[in-house]
Amino acid sequence: MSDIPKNYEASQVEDKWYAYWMEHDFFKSVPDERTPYTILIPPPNVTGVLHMGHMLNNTIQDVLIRRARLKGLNACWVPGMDHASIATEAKVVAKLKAEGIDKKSLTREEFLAHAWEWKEKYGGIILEQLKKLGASCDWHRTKFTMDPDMSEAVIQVFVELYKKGLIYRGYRMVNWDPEAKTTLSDEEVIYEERQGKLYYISYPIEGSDEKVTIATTRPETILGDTAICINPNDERYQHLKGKKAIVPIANRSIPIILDEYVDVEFGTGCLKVTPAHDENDKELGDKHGLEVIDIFNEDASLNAFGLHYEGKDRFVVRKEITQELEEKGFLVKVEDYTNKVGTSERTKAVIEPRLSDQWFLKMKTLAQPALEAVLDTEDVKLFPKKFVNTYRHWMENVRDWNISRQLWWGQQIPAYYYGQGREDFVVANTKEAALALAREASGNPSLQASELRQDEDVLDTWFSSWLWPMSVFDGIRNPDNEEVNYYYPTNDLVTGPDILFFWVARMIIAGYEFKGKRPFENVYLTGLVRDKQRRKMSKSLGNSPDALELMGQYGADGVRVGLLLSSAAGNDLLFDESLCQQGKNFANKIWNAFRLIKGWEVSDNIEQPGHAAQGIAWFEAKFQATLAEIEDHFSKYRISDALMAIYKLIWDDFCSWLLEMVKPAYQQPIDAKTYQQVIGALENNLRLLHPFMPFLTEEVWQQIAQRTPEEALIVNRWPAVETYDAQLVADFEIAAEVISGIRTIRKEKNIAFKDSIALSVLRKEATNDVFDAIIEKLGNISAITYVQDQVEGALSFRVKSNEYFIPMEGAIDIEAEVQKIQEELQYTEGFLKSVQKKLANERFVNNAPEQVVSLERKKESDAKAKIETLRASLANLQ
RNA sequence: GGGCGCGUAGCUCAGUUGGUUUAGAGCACUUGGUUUACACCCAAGGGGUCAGGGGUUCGAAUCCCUUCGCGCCCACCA
Repeated sequence: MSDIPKNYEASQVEDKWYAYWMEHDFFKSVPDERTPYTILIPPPNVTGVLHMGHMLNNTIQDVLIRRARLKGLNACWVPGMDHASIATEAKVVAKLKAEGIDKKSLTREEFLAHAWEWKEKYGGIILEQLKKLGASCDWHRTKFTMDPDMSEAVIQVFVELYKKGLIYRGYRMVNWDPEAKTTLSDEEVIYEERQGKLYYISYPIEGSDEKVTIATTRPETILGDTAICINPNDERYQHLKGKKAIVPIANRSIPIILDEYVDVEFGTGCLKVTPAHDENDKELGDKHGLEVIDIFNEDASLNAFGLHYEGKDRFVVRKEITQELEEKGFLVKVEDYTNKVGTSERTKAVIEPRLSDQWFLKMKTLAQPALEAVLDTEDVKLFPKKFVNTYRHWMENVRDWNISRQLWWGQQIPAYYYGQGREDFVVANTKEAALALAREASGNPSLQASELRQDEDVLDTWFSSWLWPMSVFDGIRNPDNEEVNYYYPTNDLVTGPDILFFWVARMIIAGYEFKGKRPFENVYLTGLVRDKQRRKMSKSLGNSPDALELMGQYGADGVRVGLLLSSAAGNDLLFDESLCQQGKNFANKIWNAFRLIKGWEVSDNIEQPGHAAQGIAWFEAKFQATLAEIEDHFSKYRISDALMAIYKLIWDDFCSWLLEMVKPAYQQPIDAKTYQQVIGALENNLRLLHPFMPFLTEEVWQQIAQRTPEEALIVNRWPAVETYDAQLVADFEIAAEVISGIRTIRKEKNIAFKDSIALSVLRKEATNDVFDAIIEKLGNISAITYVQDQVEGALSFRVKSNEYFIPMEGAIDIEAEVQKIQEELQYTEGFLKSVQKKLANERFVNNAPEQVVSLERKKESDAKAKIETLRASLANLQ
């Protein structure tokens, strides 16, 4: 035993086994005659580094994929990365800036060259980190959403949808991120409650001394005002009909229009209308034919319409213009006001509504099959179910998707302009095809390729990742290939609820649209990882532990266990390092169990003792009972419950009970049969635990015996479900209670374990005595005697209606014994009373199912028997 | 403003269509332990009027109503 270290050192074995698995290509999958089991990784951003959310996510995926592999399925986990246009472009721009290079000074090609260079150098760190975690992805299949074939698929899909009339170009009010200088989809805007001000500003009425006061949260936009709007039913302002107002500072004359849109109750009941900078104002403007004055540059500084504020940032102008308005007597008052401000999901910048030409995808009809798949047919199932409602709400109210972004990093929109008109463009996969179309469309057969200008914008990143389940198998460009036919639809998707709309819903849409089939069957939505104060873990808060350090400290296995233990599906996970400690302790526990077994001297000359045979028989039954439970948990994606079941099986049943049962006396050998059976039991435990703690289990597995690569645990077999003796499991529970009773008395009376004691049993219930030898061993009982009467001068305890006596030398504290029994009696009588109350109720007896009634009767007779036992004991003592 | 969900031991959570002892688990806690696998351990133990109130039922943590507290999603009120 001395050659096996006392403590398990994860850091010394984890890299070794990962390398071994890689070396033997155990993660690799190619289509064959087996049933496939496929998971696609939610591709992390190429800029990303491993954080707790990824760890949780990928641990779950690895558990599922390793279990599938053990079950003999052709397990395929496809890894990859997302090009993340906004985030990556921001990183590259920042890096260039630090080097003194301004993006504006570069051509598109030059910038992209820098971006690719950056990607090759820094991208994909996260995939290396996932290997540390033990992720058994098929790395041969690693995909990047901007790989040439992936981009080609995206362009093909764009062209197809355009041809179907589902993609259109429109001049719309969109969400503008002045930081990234691009538009965002509605989903990328996060509304935050902010403490702001409501400014009351008076506008002179043209040709009079009168004034009209409006309320606004954005005084800087008055320079873009093109009307004042009042409700036609508002009696206060009837006299203003048809008049004009003067915009302060700008001194422009604007009409006063009437529209019922205006809420009479809010503010002053007068609304300033700025069609260029507010969605509703835009609608009002369209309706009333108002002028549109855009006062901002693309970085949200003011342009020439901003007059003397030109070049200044919108928030600076807000302060300065307020002051100017006050000085000039236009500012009536300022109130505190909280409102929701849209911010960019990516850059956190405050969103500016902005009018511009953008590309949109019509969603309504596309969404229909995806809605039905989740709601009606359950072709796609969400776990936990509560997200179905959220999904439905979004899908039923889905709006057209703004798919263009004013960036360079991404798939460039395949629209080619041949003229100056807004509609002078064609859409095609290649420039050559576009040229042919353009010649036709323009009626100019001599149009040259050099005269075509491709749209400057790229597509939203999600417009490529929504194809992920198909494009990783080349299922868009080559829809009938062997790979996609074999692996698609995939099985499980594991991701966070925060991208349910961004990604999950859109993948389902794409699956039905382009493949006519669901992309995956089950969606497991994990919770968000939060810290102990329930704050979301984030880089900016600095409350996220370093993933690699954590694994260094507790081992990847320890961290995996720590994350899984408290993460019910869809519930946020309150991350606590002590859970990783628990995982590490568990690894050490198993390690030491192995150490114990390995240390035994095995003898072929000893018969298997009865208690060992009985212990093994019990454990085999218990193992099967637990296995059934685990299968049930997995079928419901209750991963943490499955792990807990294994945890208890190994720690309590295997270590605390079985090993103690079969353990030979000090320096005595163990019989060969028991040894083999215990090894067999340990191996079964390792098979169950492997998906959760792959490194530790492989290490122990390989130390148990010399194994060929084919015999490695990772490619071994998950234990088969078999029928088992449930009665044996139940009988042992009683025996365990007896042992516990003995230990309690030992503790109360300070009887050391090494001093053996006698046990007498007054049996009223026909309990099984097959565990008597085990009771003797674990209780250090010299002999069990069955008696007919109460034993004098002994301490007692009861299990069911049987009474157990431990004779004591010297005086027994009668009073304490009496009190103990009286407490038990009181409880049991109370219990009996509640049962009898039920049984006395005719309606219960008549209405409740037979099973329930007979159970109650059983409870009644058990309680009565126990009360009898307790009364007899009392009588005997007094 | 609309929708969804949740409040069960100190903490994190189970409790499946109402009936399996007068509610369970893990951790934490208390007490005892130099039993040679493990103190990263062993054993024993304490702890909850299932958020409050009302109702349905033979029976409610579980179903309905209501109050309070919390979370999430959606929505353009300046």
